[in-house]
Amino acid sequence: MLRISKLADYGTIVLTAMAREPAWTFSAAELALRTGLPAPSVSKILKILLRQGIVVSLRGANGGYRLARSPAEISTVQILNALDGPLGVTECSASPGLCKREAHCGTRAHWHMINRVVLQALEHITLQQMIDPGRPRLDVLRPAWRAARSAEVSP
Amino acid sequence: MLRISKLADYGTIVLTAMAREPAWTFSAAELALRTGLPAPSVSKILKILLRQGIVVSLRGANGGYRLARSPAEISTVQILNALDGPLGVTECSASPGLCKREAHCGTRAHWHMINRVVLQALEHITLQQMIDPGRPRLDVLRPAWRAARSAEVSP
DNA sequence: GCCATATAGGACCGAAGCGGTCCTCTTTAA
DNA sequence: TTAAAGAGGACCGCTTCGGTCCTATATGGC
Ligand code: FES
Ligand code: FES
Repeated sequence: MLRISKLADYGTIVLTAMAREPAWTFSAAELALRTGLPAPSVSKILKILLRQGIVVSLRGANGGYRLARSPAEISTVQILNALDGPLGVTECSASPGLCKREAHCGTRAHWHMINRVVLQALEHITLQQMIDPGRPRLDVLRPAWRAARSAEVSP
Repeated sequence: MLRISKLADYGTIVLTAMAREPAWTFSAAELALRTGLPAPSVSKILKILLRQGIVVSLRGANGGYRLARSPAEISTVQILNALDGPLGVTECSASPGLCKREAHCGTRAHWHMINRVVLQALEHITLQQMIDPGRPRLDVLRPAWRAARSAEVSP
């Protein structure tokens, strides 16, 4: 229903917790404690994020996980892509070329436009903004809006 | 994965077909033919849309379905709400008050902001725009952007 | 060298959601 | 009276997803 998965939701919670101390190495158990999320799920999430290059790991005793980049360089779209797979508002916009109705389908172009707006918005919301104290302001999406517009004219 | 359901996708296709001749009464079978969608699914979709007041029906022979309002007064958010239930990017934004982490959850406010942008965008894309010939322009979302901004300052 | 700790990877299962089909009842025009 | 068409819901098979657990591997501390 136009909703992200629970895993992705949990993922952002875990990552924001890590982003508050980017230099620190957290064990999966400690992150589960801090976030209040079930430990097995946190562990599973971290393993996925590791394979996607969003966190790095240190194995063995005193090991754990650390952000692979600075919080300003990790956007929500990266997190969602990692945990939910490639995202698209419609099936047709996620996997273009598969649908045989594409040629004479009037809705496709519009869904694609909506999809672009959503993607740009998610692209411009970073972990840094997530941990920013104070109420979130819509103005952070202004660059996203401009990016979506400029992406429209070129192709 | 931040995707609408197949039913909702089909629904917009059926409704755009109807929107091209708003005064006409289509039988479910004819709409299935025109759209190339499986007839039972089209029938199911129309029944749901009927209960949600998006289409009206005429029973009996020569009966069928008609749009309940003009295409300009039917937005995609209404269609998605009808076919996919109440929509929210995250579970917490769809059903506020259920999550016990709300008080100290830094991500909630940001998801809610993203959710508002998406909702406003869907609110301003109507069936009229869907059937508009020519490439869709992002400018139709400009009122949506303004609406999202003004909704931000008031509460 | 041994052990405790912690990640790596994947197998596994139960629940829920969803897409799709079909059946029966009611209504209405011809 | 009959055929056409919607109304409503039951039903089922498939997929997906959330969640748990097990084994193997690596590493720091003793
Ligand atoms: S249904 Fe596939 S492109 Fe429109
Ligand atoms: S997890 Fe429910 S409000 Fe953040």
